[in-house]
Amino acid sequence: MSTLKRLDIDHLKVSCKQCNLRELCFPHGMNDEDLANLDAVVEQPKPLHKNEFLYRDGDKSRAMYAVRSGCVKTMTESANGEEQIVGFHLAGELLGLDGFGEGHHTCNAVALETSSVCELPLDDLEALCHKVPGLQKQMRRIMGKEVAEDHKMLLLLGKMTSEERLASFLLSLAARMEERHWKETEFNLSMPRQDIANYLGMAVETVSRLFASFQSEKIIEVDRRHITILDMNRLKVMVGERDTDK
Amino acid sequence: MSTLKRLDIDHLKVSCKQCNLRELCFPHGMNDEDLANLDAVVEQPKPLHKNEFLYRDGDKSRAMYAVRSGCVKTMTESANGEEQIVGFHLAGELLGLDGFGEGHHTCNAVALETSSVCELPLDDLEALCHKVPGLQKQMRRIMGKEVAEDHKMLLLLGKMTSEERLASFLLSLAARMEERHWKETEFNLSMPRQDIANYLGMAVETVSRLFASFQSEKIIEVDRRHITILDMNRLKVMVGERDTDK
DNA sequence: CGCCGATTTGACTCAGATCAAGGTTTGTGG
DNA sequence: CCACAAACCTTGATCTGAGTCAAATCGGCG
Repeated sequence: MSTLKRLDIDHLKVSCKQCNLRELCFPHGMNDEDLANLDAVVEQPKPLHKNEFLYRDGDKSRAMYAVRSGCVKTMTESANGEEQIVGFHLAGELLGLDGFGEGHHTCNAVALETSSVCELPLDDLEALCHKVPGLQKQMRRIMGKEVAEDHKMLLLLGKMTSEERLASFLLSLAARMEERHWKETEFNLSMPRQDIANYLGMAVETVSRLFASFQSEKIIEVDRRHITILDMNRLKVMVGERDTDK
Repeated sequence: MSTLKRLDIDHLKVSCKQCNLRELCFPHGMNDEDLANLDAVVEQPKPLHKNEFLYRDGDKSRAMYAVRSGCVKTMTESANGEEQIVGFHLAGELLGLDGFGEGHHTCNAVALETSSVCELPLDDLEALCHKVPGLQKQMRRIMGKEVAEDHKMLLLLGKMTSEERLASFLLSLAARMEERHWKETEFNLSMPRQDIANYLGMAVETVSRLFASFQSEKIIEVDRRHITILDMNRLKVMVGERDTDK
């Protein structure tokens, strides 16, 4: 492989400035100058294949990551070997914040399908925080959002019935599709039923039965991993976001 | 009230430098100069009475808080009015990070008993981050720790049995007592059974029955809110931190 | 003392787990 | 292109941990 060829490959890097996930992702609200600074430190490792690890529990925490395409799940492992999925990260979403505490990751990150990520090395990020005013605030914003989301999940696992949990999951996906300007009522699940069940703290069979039940109630249409939401309002009623009438 | 008198009251403020929670709390690892800088921005509002709110869901997020004495619980509220306690914060522990995301708090913080807190206004904190190198990293460390802890709670709520949850709760308290150089095997619970149950995602009756069962198994001794751990090892076995033998 | 909220205890019930079996889709190698 | 295996998903039957309901007891406190 010639030097020239390699340079070409390097230049395949997509800059944040051009990225259409820009406003959803880390660069949210940055001006052109800040973006240029950010672009200088963002690395783009080669894509992850399905089931490949981005990082493992215990690995030194070297960077924060943004999903560019695909979907990555993060999961913690208990002392007795059980796993709990703590998040599904879609394009434009960040992960790796868990490692900021002790300097090493406290969960595993695995690609659910072929996925590409951007990498923001922590050292560069810190230097950048000194250079770009407001970036520090951005970091706080991002982590605060993560904390607030985790609290929502605690509520889901602690207080909701299985039906409410699945409705809540579908609504969350729909909202995220919407953010990405994709159809909010029609999308594909990147994860198997088993992972949905694990994430929501229930058995696979329960997920399967609930999908069947939602379908027979004409709330959604399910075809393997393809979901069509027919009655968003009913889902919202289930989680208490709407009164029972209209 | 004379000016002199007021000055005296102002001077009742405990400086971080002198605080015996220093190493557990926000100032962990700071040198004297940094501590002086920190002391200049820390405010100490008057103590909270039992059941008084430190902040409410929706309040503008003005500060981060550290518990100086007592115990503060934080809880999220669901759309249909159910509450989930997401944390109990002991002396030296921080709260309020949830508000960093959207600029307003996403949960309620309520004192479980008469408690005093230190307040670190966000604006001052941000300014300080520019002045004190390393403080920024400290912020990241703190938030990362919070994220990692929340993930542990997701695992607890998603995968553990009631018995494992309660054992895990007791071990967490014991470890935190130890950190504070208090007896790790003997302590008072600052929260009623109802709050323990809510936090652990179970019914009060189940908490009560498990305490009774742990007691009859000679694992702990319970007298109202006073807990004595008799067999730490058995608790660790329950959560998988030890093999069943010794 | 008598009331009130917190806690405990017992009896019963049920949401959802587990067990079991069969169906469908995807990937692989020949 | 087909055969076969391995995942993945669904459905039915049964079981059970923990919730719910009801009632008694305890502890503080005015």
